[in-house]
Amino acid sequence: MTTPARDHASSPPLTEPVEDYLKAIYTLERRFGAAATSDVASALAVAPASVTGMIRRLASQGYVDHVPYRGVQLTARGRRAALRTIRRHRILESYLTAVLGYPWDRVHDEAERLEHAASDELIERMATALGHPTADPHGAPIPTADGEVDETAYRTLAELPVGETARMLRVSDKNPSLLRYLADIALQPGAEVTMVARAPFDGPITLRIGDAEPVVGPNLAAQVLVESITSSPLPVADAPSATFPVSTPRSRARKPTSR
Amino acid sequence: MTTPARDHASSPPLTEPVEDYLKAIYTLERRFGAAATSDVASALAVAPASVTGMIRRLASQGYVDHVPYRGVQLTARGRRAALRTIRRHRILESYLTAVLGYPWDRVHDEAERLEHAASDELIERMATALGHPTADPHGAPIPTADGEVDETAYRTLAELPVGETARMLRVSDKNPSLLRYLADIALQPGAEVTMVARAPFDGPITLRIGDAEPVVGPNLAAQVLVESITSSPLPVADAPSATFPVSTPRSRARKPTSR
DNA sequence: CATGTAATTTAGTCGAGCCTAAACCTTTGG
DNA sequence: CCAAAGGTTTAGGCTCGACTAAATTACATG
Ligand SMILES: [Mn+2]
Ligand SMILES: [Mn+2]
Ligand SMILES: [Mn+2]
Ligand SMILES: [Mn+2]
Repeated sequence: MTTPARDHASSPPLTEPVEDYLKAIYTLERRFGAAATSDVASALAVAPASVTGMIRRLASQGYVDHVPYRGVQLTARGRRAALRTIRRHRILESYLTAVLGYPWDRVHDEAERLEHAASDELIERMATALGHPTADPHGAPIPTADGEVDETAYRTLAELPVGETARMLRVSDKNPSLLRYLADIALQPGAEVTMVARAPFDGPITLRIGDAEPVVGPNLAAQVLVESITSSPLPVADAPSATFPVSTPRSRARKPTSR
Repeated sequence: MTTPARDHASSPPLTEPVEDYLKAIYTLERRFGAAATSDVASALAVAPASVTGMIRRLASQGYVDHVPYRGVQLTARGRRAALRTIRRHRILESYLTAVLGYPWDRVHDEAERLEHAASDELIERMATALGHPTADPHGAPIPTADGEVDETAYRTLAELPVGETARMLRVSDKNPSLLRYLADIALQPGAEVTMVARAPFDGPITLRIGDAEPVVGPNLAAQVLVESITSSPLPVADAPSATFPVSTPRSRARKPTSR
């Protein structure tokens, strides 16, 4: 009875670097099936050798599984921690934008630091003040307090067939100047965008957004996620958007811990 | 021209421990004329030897002057850094209380962490949203963005003569249960409080606040700062509230760097 | 004025995170 | 099928900020 009931209390609080590593691994694992050392390194702007060192520590504490030379994957415990930080990040971005008038190209850096300092209470107060939003200002889904997230994979604007109209859903929050440009042409989450024309050989893409017809490059279009408006998302059967080790070979095949 | 204009940019950003040390030193220096190693240690809950180590580093970077065995004092540079952190802390406490509904006994811990993570932009947005408050929820004065702060020394409630009425101004933010109790008896900044009776030999003190007549101990009363309402603060000449090395010997004489 | 006590500093250590350089796997292309 | 290339890990080091244990200093007091 005197033994402090440790239950499944998440042990000592995670440090800022640890939380950032777990977030990065989560994202890379989603994209490639497993996170490569060098990808983590460049995501966090540290040397690859530093990543190896941190991975050893994370593995020893049960946050990741590591197969040397083959990458890391989060354990359930690691995924829980990553989603917690991601929730905080996205609630913070939402709050800063909606309540304090931050422009959407400047919230990311702020949230990147605050996510480690804010208490659960603060995050939940902000979420409540906002009416429990489900997406951040860039359209990224906000995990619930108990670790659920919508992981649907959407199409990019670059893939939208000519003549079709879609709803803009999401864009990466990491590139401020891209975000400013998107705001300029009103290509923001919720906006309706029509594919007017696409020049061949990765040429310029003409869109219609409201009354304007901006012309953008294929790089930009490839970074914007959209959802078809003209037809419902998937008329096909129920494709369960294969989650874990099933690496979707998307231009870059990765190694999903084949023992 | 290619040399980055360093101006008086505050060098590399300060770490969280450094900011907390500077704040603690600022407060102790205000009270005793200089900060003693052991006082800093207990304020920050670290070992005295750790403080000596940090002080060496702070001195080498020009944030403090250290006379071995005699304590530290902030340099102008150190004072500026300390007041910046204090401003952030107090703006944060004000915002959390006023906008997010935090109870005043729980804002301190939150601000203690956020103060190191929030950008200047965030702090100024919060300050603007609040209409640039001059005191935090506990009545502590908020330094301006350029480092000005009201350092007036007020009387404690314990010193209020029987029969006099005063305005409650301030109380330490460090003791949550004290704060909860004060809220219970409505003894909060701005409240009018009358000294009804004081039993001899540090006995219980009877107050009147509104219609209630709470009886409190002398310890509590000594922690509450008040300002006379019946007469103006200081009918005497202009006592410039002696600032720097003039240690006000208040029950504990300290050593103000006598070389 | 000697000496005991309390405060402070020094000495030595540690872990977290980072780095560079060198060794080591895996993959791949000739 | 073998060697170069890339990616990864190991080896060795560094700074920051903490600790304990052992000097050292200041001060009070008899
Ligand atoms: Mn972000
Ligand atoms: Mn971060
Ligand atoms: Mn406080
Ligand atoms: Mn702090």
